[in-house]
Order: sequence, then C-alpha cells, then structure tokens
Amino acid sequence: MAERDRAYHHGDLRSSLVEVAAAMISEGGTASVTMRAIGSRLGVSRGAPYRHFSDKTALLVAVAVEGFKRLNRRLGASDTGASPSSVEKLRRMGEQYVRFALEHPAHYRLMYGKEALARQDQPELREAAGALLENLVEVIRVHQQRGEIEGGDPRAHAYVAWSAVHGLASLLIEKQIDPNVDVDELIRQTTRTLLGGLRDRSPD
Amino acid sequence: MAERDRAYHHGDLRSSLVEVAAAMISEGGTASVTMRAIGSRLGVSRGAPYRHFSDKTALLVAVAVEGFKRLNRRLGASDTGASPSSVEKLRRMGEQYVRFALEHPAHYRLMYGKEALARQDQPELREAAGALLENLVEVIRVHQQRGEIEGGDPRAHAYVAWSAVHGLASLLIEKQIDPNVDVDELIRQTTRTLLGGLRDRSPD
DNA sequence: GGGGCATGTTGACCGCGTCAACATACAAGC
DNA sequence: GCTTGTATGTTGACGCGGTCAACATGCCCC
Repeated sequence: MAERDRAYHHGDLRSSLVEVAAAMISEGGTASVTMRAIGSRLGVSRGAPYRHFSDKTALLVAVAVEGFKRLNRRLGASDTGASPSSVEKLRRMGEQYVRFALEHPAHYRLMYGKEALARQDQPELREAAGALLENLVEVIRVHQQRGEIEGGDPRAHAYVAWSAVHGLASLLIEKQIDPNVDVDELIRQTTRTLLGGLRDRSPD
Repeated sequence: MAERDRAYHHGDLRSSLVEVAAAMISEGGTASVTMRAIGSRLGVSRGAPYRHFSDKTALLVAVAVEGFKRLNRRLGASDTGASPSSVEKLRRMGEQYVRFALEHPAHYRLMYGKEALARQDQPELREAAGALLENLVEVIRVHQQRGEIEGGDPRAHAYVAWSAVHGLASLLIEKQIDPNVDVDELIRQTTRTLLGGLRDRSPD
C-alpha cells in the first residue's frame, strides 16, 4: 500500500505528467515539450514536476519507456490471427513495427534519441527496450525450430531484423524516402527481403 | 571570381564555422555546440555566424551536408580494389557505411536527426542525401545486370539496403546492441543476410 | 579618398531548465 | 480536534542559450 499514488494536492501527478508529455510530443514534437508548458497544461506550476522527476530528461525517459511498452504490446498483438505455420508472424511484426513508428513519429524518435538513451543507466528503459529484443529472439527461435529460418545465434538474427525495420522506420520518419513510393509496398518488400535472407543463406 | 570567400575580417569565416562546428560535435556532442562556443573558438563574437547562416539550424544543416559528402566519398572509395564480379562491392559499401557511423556517431546522428532534416527545403541537404541513394541505386543496377541481384525496381532495393545499414548503424550508435556481440561479425551478418534476400527471392 | 556594402560587435530580450526558500495539504498520533 | 512531520506544490531568481537591432569597422570600387 506504500505505493499509493493517490491525491495529495493534484492526484497522481506523476502519471499525468508522462501522459501529457507524450500527448504534447505527438502534437507538437519534442521541442514543444517544456516544463512550463507541461505544468500549465495540468494546472500546475513549472516546479511541480521536479517532485516526481529529477530533471526533464528523466521525464522524457519515462515517456520513452511508455512508448516501448506500447510498441511491445502492439507487436505482441500481431501474434493473434497469424497463420501459425509460416514466417508470416515475423512479417507481421515487422509491418506493425514500422506502422507504429509512422503513426507516432515524434514518440518513436524520442525512444531512439540520445535524449532518452543517454540514460541507459535507468533500468526501466533498458528493460523496456530489452523486452523488444527478447520478443524478437523468441519468435525467431520458434521459426528456427520449424526450419523456416536458418540456424545460428537467434540473437544475431534478431539484431539484423531489428536493424531492418528500425532503419526503414527511421528513414520514413525523417522523410528520406521519396513520398511517391508506395510505403506499404516498401514495407512488404523490406520484410520479404529480410526473411528471404534469413531463410536461405547460400554459401559464399 | 565572384565566389572568393577570402578575407574580409576573418577570412572565410563561413567554412571555418562549419569546420569548427563539426569538430565540436565530434568532440562533445551536439549539445556542446553553441553559437557562443563556436564564436569564441574562432576568436569571433557570438553574433558573427549570423552573417553567414540565418540561424543555428542552418549552420547545422551545413554540417550535416558536409557529413553526407564525406560519407559519399567514403562509399565511393570502397569501389576501388573490390573484386568486380560479385556483390562484394555492395557488401563493402554496407560495411563502410556502418563504420563511418561508428567513427563519427554524433555527426551521423546530426545527419539523420530532425534538427537538420526539418530543413529539407534546403536544396543542398536534399541533394547530398539524394546522392547517397543514387549511388546505391547505380551499384544495384549494375549488379542486377550481372544477374547477381533479382530484378525489379532498383530504387526499391536501394531503400531496403539503406534501411538495413542505417538501422544497424543507428542501433549501434544508440547503444541498443549488447556490447558483448562482435560488431564486425554483426555487420558481416547483416550485409550477408541483406544480400541473400536481394539475390534470391523465392515465391510466396 | 570617399561612399557603400559586407562583415563583425555589443547590449538587450526572451524563453528555458533548474534550484532554493517558502507555502500548503494530508496523515498519524495524542 | 490539534499538533507535527512530511509529501507535495509555488515562487523568485539565476544562468545559459538563440536571436535581433543598433552600432562599428574594414574592404572594394569608383
């Protein structure tokens, strides 16, 4: 019961701060997030957040953690309904990953930006980002057991897959990709190429 | 002769600004780059840069452009000495790409960060980043003609390849990858998987 | 050698993150 | 119920950083 966040003056300000900060990031980008703006949006003064976060970065880390959790949930959800006997599941995960980034560009940027990641000491962040990787590893391991993906360290495969989808997401978000290309098709092609490479490694 | 940047008061301050800013980014990260610091490092006041750049972001864009040019040069150099009749060239390009990012993390971050990319209106930046893609497309086209890479839009393949190396570079830079893994091996595995996927697309 | 423009300087302003001193509200024990 | 302590929120102030306007200075051209 020691953890009751309930109402002293405001009532669970900590959660509200994270929530509002996330909303502001989505609406106006990271630059629009200032301690003063967050406070005023919650009817609270600029100093109030410092009772819950040591500094602004700590708040942003919390927002990033929240982002990783949402992303993890979403990837986990791509589980359901997938035809279970093909790499389809991995393909869907990749697709959902990129889609998440496209739908929440500023939030995604924060998750992978140095602002948040400079604080990898923060165990929560390490854990949330780590969970992403672990899920990937697990899925790959399953596919390996089914012979759908070549053997070898599943973690290495996971890194490769992660790189591919993260790279695509990043390039799309940062508008490095010609807006005329069909994004859906590009996502499909990326996952296809990736899976093709994982499936069949011809010797040198 | 109209473009002589030579000495009014300082002597080609514009170039010096870009140079010093790039150096400071490498040494102390983007946060360490302030107009005042840049100025004092050049023996110039804080206001001087504004005679050459409309604002700080414009300066950073110039630094980013310089980064893309360096990266392009480096990728072009991986041309020489590669055994010309295999995808080896593409593999080397990928490797050099990631290595560049690892050697200049802050600079690389800037190149792909919103700070610079928000100014895509800036034609120089579009051009420098575009050249990267064009080079990739060209190499892929050559490999396609040799039958080493599957057909289809080479631009799409280029985006996929770019995503893979950029994603890996980004994850490495942001310390998302377990420091215990062998980076060289991971780079090799990524390019191998990528090329495998590009080479051989088995039908669904 | 004087006028005009490019370049550099300085003072000032504002917004920001942050801290310390202060204020207030809630909980618990008497 | 009242006191007291602590968790929470407020306010004033500081320093830093980007930026602009007013001013100063050097260079080129006529």
